[in-house]
Amino acid sequence: MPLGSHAWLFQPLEVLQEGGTARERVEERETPVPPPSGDPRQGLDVPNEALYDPALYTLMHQMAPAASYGHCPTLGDSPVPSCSQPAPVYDHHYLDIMAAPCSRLGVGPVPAMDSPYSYSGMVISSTLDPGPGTPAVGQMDTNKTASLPGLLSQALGEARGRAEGGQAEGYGPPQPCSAQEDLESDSGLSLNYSDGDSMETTEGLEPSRLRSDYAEMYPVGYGPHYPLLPAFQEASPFAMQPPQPFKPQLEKGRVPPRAELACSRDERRALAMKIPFPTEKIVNLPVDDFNELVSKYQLTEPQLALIRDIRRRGKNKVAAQNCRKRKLENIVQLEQDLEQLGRERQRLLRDRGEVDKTLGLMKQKLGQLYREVFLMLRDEAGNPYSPDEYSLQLTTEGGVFLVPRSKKLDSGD
DNA sequence: TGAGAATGTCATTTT
DNA sequence: CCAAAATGACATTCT
Repeated sequence: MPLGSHAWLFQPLEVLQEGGTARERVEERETPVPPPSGDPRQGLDVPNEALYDPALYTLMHQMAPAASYGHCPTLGDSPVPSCSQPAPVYDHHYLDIMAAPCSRLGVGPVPAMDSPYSYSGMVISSTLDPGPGTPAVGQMDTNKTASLPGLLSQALGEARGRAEGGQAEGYGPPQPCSAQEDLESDSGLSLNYSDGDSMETTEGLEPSRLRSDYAEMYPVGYGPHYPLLPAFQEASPFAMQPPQPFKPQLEKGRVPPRAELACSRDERRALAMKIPFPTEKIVNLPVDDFNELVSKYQLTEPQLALIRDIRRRGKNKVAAQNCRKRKLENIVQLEQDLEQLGRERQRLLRDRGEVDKTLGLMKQKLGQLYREVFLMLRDEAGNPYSPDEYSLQLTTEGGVFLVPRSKKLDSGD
């Protein structure tokens, strides 16, 4: 991508000079310095991605079996490990759930997608984002409208706790910066949240294509992390499918990368934007099916933009993977070709040596014959010809002529 | 902690 | 000419 497509690259030169490494530049980017350039992608990120809840995704995938393409550990080609539901369950529940508000969408924009039919009936809003003093799990247990940020952050906290060796005990009001770090350290495997399009806050939002639209959808501040709450299961319409705790299968002694604990950024974006179908479908459906699916719902322009971007990124992600695979295969093939050509070269060098050797012998014989023939020639007086004055030359027809040194036979004769 | 690998993403080119 | 795929380049994260 061209330099400058990421807003932070336009920051003052001294900043870039000070921040020599990419990581340092990232830190610089997190400074309040507003990006002076417009990067539409920056609007794509969900500011409350920190609230992503692996458990929620596990649940969703139980209801939404993925097709062949899976870029997420929970979205494999085979049935999700924790999936206890047959495929139809998804379409039945999920689509029914999500289709219901669509009939109401004509009334107004996005809000129609909201509770009670939207994801978990939860509200993505900073206004509902429980602050540090917000009732904890047990209290939220009775609150059927627990906020998504809170719920997501709770499970995220648990997932992180698992990732860090079960240190998630003793949940306290999380440090804001730690939440941020959590975001920023997300894996590049779709968890990557710290690239140039991060938008932790609504500040610095770009006016271009989608950014402002997305920003409208995310007036969210990061809420604290909460312990995984049982209340989530009750508060969620998905509670009919008790979510299996997200337990990625890991090798012994291996610290799981966060990429294996969660799903892609686009999935979180879709979740936050209340996209009524899974990203897996957005990406993998054929064009016609995709258009049909999209046309079934009355989606807002920001939602459509996000869906298009998710599809484009998903397609490109697969394309990049295939491209790299092909590149590696080409490299292997070229290395094999190189070895083969090397062997061929050695063989040709040996052949050439033999040919040169044979040629030398033939030249020796020819010279010997030349001398023998020349010495046998006599002029009219019976005297031998002087080699300094005459030479033998061959015609293309095979004839042999004695030619004075001062002359030469025409090549054609 | 730094280097290199792996991966995601965007812009651009190719098909 | 348009859409999709392929690819180069860059940023970030992981090992």
